[in-house]
Amino acid sequence: MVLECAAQPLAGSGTAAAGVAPVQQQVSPATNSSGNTCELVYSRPGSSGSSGRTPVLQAAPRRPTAAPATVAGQPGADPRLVRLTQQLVARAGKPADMRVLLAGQSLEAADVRRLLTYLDRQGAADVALDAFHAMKALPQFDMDDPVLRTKLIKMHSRRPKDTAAALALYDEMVADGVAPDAVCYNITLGTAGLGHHWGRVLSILGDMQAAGVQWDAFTCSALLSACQACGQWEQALEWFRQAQAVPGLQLNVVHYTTLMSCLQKAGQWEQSMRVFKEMEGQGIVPDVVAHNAAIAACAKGGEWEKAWAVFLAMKQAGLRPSTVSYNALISACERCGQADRALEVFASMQRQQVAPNTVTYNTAISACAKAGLYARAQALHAEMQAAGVPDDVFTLTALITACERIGHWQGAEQHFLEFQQRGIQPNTVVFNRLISALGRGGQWEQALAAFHAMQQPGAEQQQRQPEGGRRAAGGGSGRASQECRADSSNSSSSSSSSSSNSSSSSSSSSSNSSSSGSKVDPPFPSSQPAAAAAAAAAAVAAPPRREASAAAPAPAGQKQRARRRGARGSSSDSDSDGPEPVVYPPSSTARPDRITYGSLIAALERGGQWERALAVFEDMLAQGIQPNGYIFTSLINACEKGGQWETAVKLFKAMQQQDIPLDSMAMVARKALYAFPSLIKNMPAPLLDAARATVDTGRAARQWIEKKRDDS
DNA sequence: ATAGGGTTAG
Repeated sequence: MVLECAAQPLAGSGTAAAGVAPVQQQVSPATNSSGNTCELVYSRPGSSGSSGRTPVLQAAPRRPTAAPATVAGQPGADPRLVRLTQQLVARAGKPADMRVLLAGQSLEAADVRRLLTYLDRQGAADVALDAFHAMKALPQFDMDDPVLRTKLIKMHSRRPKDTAAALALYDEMVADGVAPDAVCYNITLGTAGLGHHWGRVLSILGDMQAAGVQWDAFTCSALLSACQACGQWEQALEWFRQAQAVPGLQLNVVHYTTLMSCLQKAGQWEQSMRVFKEMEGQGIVPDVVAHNAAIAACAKGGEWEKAWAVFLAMKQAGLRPSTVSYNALISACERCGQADRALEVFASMQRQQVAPNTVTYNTAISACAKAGLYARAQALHAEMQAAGVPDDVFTLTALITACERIGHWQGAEQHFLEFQQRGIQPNTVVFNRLISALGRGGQWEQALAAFHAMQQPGAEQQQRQPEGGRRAAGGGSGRASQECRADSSNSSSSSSSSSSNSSSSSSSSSSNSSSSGSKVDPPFPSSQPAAAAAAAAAAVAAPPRREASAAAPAPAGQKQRARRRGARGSSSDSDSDGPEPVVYPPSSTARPDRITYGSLIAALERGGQWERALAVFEDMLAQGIQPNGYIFTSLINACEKGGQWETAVKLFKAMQQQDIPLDSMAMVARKALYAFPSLIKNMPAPLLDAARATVDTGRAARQWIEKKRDDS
């Protein structure tokens, strides 16, 4: 309601998508510099932010499909270069063949430039690179044109993983004595930033200054973008002030917006808002994108009312909020736990005929999830699919979170499997949410199974052996995944790999544990390493429940999983031994992090599995992952439940040797004060004071709440 | 051959 009261002409009808600039820097190489798309080469179905979808509104296709833009179809294309382009592409990955082909050619620098452009349109940056080197080795080509060099660098600057090649081209250029001009420096600076090569940003800027090339507006823009990518907000402020002092350099709305975004991403949302106001003070009129940055800053600061105010101000200024504007505002509401507001904004967006995209739905679903509105979250997901807006891992994360919030672990599992069947690979965050949801549902066995599935190499990765070898050498991770295979053979999974692995698992576990002990400082003072290793091996071992299902024969694969899920969902009467545990398919992409271990340990703590919790803890240390206060708290609680106060004391001592922030320590100490008064003598005085303070604070809070209750 | 905005976490 409120959102629309600012008089707003019903904006040019069906062009809902027009204002929706898909941001996605470096996204798909599909979009080239001239805005043409080489969809045939690179189209990525999943790349979201797709502005083109106007699901709710019109069904009409946007444009009457023009013939796919091939190079040959371009007006004015040089047929000779077109042919050469195709011949080079046909020799992709064969630089020697390229050289043979090119040996019979002779091209002016301008023609080489054009050739590179054609290759770029084909999405063949790698071919261009090989062709470039082939030509450089041939005497008839003059490759010292800085524009040509720059173009080649630019071709490798779109995806972060290509940026190393781009920077190598810059180095090669310098080594060849070809002097970069301002444009080349600007592009290379931007490339280094995109690839998070902060050191290179600084060195290239040094080159530029040494060459006496002045900053221009693009230099400043590239530097600010680099700061954003590398999290260097203080340097961004510094350079911004420096640029303000450069004569003839007028900072514009793009500069201000980039700086705002940099600050906001670094957690400096108040500074970001200050920059927004400074921009207005300088007489620079903020556009939609600048407003979006301001809304995002408020969102990060947890100030949804401020975000709302900026949104309204934008409308008052006669600007039409874009999809991103709405997304930012919905996010602000989501972060503040204002699910109703978030849904209100979402509804308003649809009334205003602004097309929601993947991010919109994800954020709205997440808002519902946090509020425990699982049915609403599901409805939004269904609507999303009906509208043809692709869902992704963020959607899955939100749905699992929604299940977790209401204690519906079965739902979490179902969403996980359903997404995976549709080819959406779970990432670490998804696994973390799943493990947490299972743990909160009391399903520690399944949480452990999910953890193991996470570490198993997925289908594509199993072919690439070297990586697995590297990982196994690292320590406990290899052990855990081998254990997993061993126990999944019980429950029926893979047929061939189990026999060989089950025998090796015990020996590998002990060797891994001992190697890990020397590698990482053991914060948990395992005075008897052998005993600790044995405990670890025992505790990570197969959940007992799985053995019940050994009877099931088992081809691994999609059909089987679907069948299992069906059988499970249909009723609880499945066969003889009660519900069959779901087998999580191995994952390729996800690696456990601190949150994974924390969630798993919490799950085991809830299940009263203090030994397993300790074993997982050991595994975590072996991975080189530092524990935090949350994890120590879970472990100490687990020991409390198990009556293991001596272990708790050890953990507490270990915790003191770690770099745990003092407030976390105080939290644990506070718990310890209640649970293990005998710990008091082990606590250093300041910590004890802190613990008592938190106890007092809690007491004060309770008194305050009770007083309020009495008042009302 | 050159720049900006929005989403997930115990």
